Amino acid sequence: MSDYLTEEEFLKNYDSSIYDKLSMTTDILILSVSSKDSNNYRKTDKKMMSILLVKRDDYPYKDKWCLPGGFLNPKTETLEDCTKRVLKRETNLEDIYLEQLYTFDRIDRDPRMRVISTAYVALIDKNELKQDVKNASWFDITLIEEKDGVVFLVLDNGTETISFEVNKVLRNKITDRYDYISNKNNMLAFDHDVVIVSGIEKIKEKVNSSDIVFNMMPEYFTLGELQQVYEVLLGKKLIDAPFRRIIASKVEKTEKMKTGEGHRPSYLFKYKTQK
Amino acid sequence: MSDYLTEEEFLKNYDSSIYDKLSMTTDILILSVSSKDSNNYRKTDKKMMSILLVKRDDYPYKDKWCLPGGFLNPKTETLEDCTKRVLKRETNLEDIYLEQLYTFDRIDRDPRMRVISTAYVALIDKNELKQDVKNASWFDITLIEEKDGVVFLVLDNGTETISFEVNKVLRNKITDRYDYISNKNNMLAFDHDVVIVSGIEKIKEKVNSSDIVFNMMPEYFTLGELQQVYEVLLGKKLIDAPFRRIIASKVEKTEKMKTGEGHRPSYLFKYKTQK
DNA sequence: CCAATAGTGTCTGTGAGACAGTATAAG
DNA sequence: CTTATACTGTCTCACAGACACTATTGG
Repeated sequence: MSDYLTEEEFLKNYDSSIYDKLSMTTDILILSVSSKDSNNYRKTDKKMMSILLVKRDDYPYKDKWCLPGGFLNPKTETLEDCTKRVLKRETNLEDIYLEQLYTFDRIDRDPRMRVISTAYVALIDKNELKQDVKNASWFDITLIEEKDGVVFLVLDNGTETISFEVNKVLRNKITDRYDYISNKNNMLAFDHDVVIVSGIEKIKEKVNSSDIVFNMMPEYFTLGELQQVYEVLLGKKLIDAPFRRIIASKVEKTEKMKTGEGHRPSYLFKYKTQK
Repeated sequence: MSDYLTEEEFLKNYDSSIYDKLSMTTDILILSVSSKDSNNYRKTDKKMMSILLVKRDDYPYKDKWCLPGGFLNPKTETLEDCTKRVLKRETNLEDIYLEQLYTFDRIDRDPRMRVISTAYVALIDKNELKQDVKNASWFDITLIEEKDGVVFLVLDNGTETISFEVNKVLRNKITDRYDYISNKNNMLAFDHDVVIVSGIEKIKEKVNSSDIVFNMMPEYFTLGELQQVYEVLLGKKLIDAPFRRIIASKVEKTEKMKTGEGHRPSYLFKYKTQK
């Protein structure tokens, strides 16, 4: 039948209602690095990875914490437009590092109806955030990967502690990607436990092969601070000399110094944009 | 208002029609390695990466080539279910390597209506495919990345040649991910030019850090054949000795030999599953 | 002076890159 | 015997890992 139509005619007569439809949302992992005050005036602050969560004020999952997110307007928005809109609403930030993480589509992930959600990761320097967002809070992340494929995660915002477990199962005989499956979680809304774990793992994977770390740094930083952020993301201690050799090509020394720390002052560096 | 409802009551009364909805599809990059006959009886066949495309038999983009794909049934399917259904329909294959690539969501990517598509990559050993699929054809891939961020791609199935250009633009000051933007393409349907380029680049990135290559190998293979597949995917010649040292831990020598090639026969190897 | 971090010099071991050399089949 | 690939031995060089040593501040 359509053989006798031109493409223009076909589109004019097309009835888009013949296919079942669904709603989409985006969820954002807004990640940053926080500093935990040391009591000793000499010692540097302990750094941790942290994530911004909001408390749901309506059903479903009323009063549970969840990732910032929102419904896509299919008529006007791309998923990234939607993500930026949410990000602006929650943090008032624009022009920041944003990367599509994964599209989560478990059939029963939203009890209201079928909703598929594309998750994005945003990396920010938390200190640029002046504004305090109501119903939102930064949680420090402690991630413990156990041997038998269980990831145990603890989120702490100072007054509340959220903990949950996610199973990592190989999706293929030929070792590569994992599926993340919710194990124990009654503190986070939706499937956001799984979203958070896979997002954190993805960022960790990319630390060594890219410069994404600098998205979480202020304009000027000491190499010690930079090393600490790498250490937090990689989850291990680095040795000074080789670390400095490796990042030497990525940073630019300035004349500025950081003083008043109870020990030898250090030079401030900038990220070197050019390759 | 909802403060006075329980979660159960809330869900019962929930009207899902208040949000605008849309359709989703999945598209699959089915990638494999093909052999080009050498005329010399001694020489080994030249290997190339190849991709399975189907010819559209209806509007829009009637008679253009495109990736195999289909509409998601939101009531019953996950995106991966949908992908497997299409894969089974096109190739009759099950239980193969499948990885979610990216969700493509340009507003005008489908002229009929708003459709968001999640692309998957499937890696297969083409020789396991007995069945010839009507309207489908394998295209050998030639990818030329030019310096100024333009990727030029040529697909050839022996009788037809498809070529197009895609621009790669940095999405961030801090060098990391790229956005792929269609440049010159009037031979492929939808935004599948961009989907193909980003899929191929993703697979190339993973060659060195994972074992995905073995998904494209038969059960028994020579190290020469394996090396050729690595060379094709990486786009460069590898030196024998170090290559063999590196993959030694991933393969298992068998007693079988491959003979009749006009030169010294070689041992056949298997993928070693255990870590 | 002490404690803590800043920053540098250098040794060592690993492993990729390079290349040469030997082995062995078909024609 | 020739040709082309199979397979191994070994040298080199770059570089991460490790550690020691010096520098410099606030208290």
